[in-house]
Amino acid sequence: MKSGQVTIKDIAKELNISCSTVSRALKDFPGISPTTRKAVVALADKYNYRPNAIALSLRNQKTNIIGVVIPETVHFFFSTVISGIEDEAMKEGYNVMICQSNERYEREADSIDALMGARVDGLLVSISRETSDLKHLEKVVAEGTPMVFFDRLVEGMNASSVIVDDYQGAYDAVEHLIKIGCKHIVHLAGPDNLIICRKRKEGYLSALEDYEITFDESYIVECRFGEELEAEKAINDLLKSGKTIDGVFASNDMAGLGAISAIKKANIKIPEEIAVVGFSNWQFSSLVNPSLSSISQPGYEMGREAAKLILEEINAKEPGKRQVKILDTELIVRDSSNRQ
Amino acid sequence: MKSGQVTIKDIAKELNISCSTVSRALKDFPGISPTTRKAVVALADKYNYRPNAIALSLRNQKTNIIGVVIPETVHFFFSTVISGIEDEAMKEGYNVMICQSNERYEREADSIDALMGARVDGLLVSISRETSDLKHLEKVVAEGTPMVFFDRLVEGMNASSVIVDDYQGAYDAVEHLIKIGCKHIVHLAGPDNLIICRKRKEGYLSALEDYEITFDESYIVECRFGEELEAEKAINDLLKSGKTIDGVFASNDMAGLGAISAIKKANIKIPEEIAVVGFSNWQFSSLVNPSLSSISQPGYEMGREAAKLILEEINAKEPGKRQVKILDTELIVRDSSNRQ
DNA sequence: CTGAAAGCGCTTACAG
DNA sequence: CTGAAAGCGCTTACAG
Repeated sequence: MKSGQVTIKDIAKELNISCSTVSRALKDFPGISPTTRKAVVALADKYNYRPNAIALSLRNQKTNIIGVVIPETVHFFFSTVISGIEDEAMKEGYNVMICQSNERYEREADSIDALMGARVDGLLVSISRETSDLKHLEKVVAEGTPMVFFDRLVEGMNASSVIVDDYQGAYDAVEHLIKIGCKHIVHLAGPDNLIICRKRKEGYLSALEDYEITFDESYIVECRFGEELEAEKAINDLLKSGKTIDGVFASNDMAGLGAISAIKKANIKIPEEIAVVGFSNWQFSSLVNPSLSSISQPGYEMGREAAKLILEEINAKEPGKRQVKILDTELIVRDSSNRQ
Repeated sequence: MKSGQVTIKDIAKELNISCSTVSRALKDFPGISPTTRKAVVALADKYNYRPNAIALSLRNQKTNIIGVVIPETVHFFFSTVISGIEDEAMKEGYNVMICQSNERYEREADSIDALMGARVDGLLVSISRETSDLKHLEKVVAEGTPMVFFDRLVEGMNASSVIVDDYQGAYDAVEHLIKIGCKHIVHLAGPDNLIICRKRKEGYLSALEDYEITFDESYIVECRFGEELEAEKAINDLLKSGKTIDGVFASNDMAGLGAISAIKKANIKIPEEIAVVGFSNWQFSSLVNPSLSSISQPGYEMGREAAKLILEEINAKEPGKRQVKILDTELIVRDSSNRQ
């Protein structure tokens, strides 16, 4: 016997009454004699009775579980999102089942299958950097399970999402660089299949255009997310190529750190000669040397909002319309771009 | 209809056969006619049939879910542990349900209740810094649900655990400080109800004793985990008190950073005048200024080992004996204690 | 006020 | 080779 937990049947047997009565006594159902109720409650307490959530799920066709598919739990940003999701879910009586895709398409698809098999009431998804085929997600929608994207959404899918204003954040970052005098700004871009990265690139381009800075194709270099060594190499190569660089806008903080590292090794001064701004305001960007300017993203809030949206959809009688919740970013200027 | 997912019944109806037959066809049960099997499999594919894990759980009295209770998901160390748990669990066909206690006793107890109600097959627990009453954990053991502690274990409980050698790690850190010339070493300790903190303190005391350094009670200051401001204040107060300090051993990296901050603000040189060593080797301790020496803890490995242990217990026919798996730490010397 | 029955989705021992 | 029945733990419409 794996589970020593007591059931309604056990209580009924010991009290010589029916399961129906026990069930009703336990939930303050109207017509139950006080004597019976008391006896049942006392025994339930004594044996530490807990309703079997599995049985309830099967009967109610509702698991009270939210499934989460996330690229990696170890990224600071994502861990804050998880924290927000968990807090909100627990508050509303839901449990959270988490699968990390480790940035692999196949594992993402497997995770979604596992979560669907577990009959989660809703799915919160942030796609992997590899994901471009959307079949696995379309199946979810087709089968009628509510799904909400956060941060890394996909386009053309009938689902709500919570994102930050990546375009505006990137624009703010580049405008800031321009205003402190940068004219040759490199953009360390992320993978093009992620919308957040395309938006950030657009923000970069718009800012250049608005300030009439000529655009040089070779100033955009794509690096994978979370691979600061790629960023370091990219900047290193550009520096060696003899190109003039006086600013770097990295589409994530890790890439920004890679850039800083390359620039320091080349004995170039930050921010005097090259200024650097990252994206995401990683927890300790303020502690590195030089501290990294960044576009701050509200991860915890994103998690809570995503959870709220999915709970709304789960509890809606009829499929409401899709919402896109856009959270504001904030430019945090630190030493890496502080020239005054 | 919340879940549009197809059931065995649906397939049976469409094919005009019984549920039993569909069930058997789906799992390559011996005596099933190839024709039937093919028809069933084809339809299952077409409708994207997934076994209902809830129904299976109820029938098998086994959910294939591992419950995890963790102080906070946003700590780098814990997020690596989660990653390890998740990877190992997924590999073995298990899902992971995570609850964070946010370092609160009550929320920890609620989480365990929720997980027990969900009938998880086993529980992986790292207690909150507030936890000293163990009733909620004893219930788990009494009810026969396997439980394994990781990192923050409790004593006197019939459960396996995975920890690092906190005593030895602390000893190594302090010995290192002594060997580079420190004679007045402050210990920023953690809460005493956490065994890891008591062990670290013991390691500190043993090293002092072995090297015949006189011990001064006021050099041990307790700070809560994750509260670097407390650590900063503690060091600040000590410096102001006029006490001689030439070394700091912090029982976690955040406290170490707080110490660095206080020392820098007092214009005292690190590591020349005061050397600092932390504990846990936080992801980017190498990037702060000065980079922080630390005792490295293998979080990902801890997660995998904990998951392996719990799976072992879940699959054991009879209750095996309790194991304690101790992982090695490693001293990483960086600028904050590099006096060469 | 209480109980027997049916059903959520699945599996499997028992018949045929 | 296939089906009817029972059961996992719970709830609730239906009787009494």
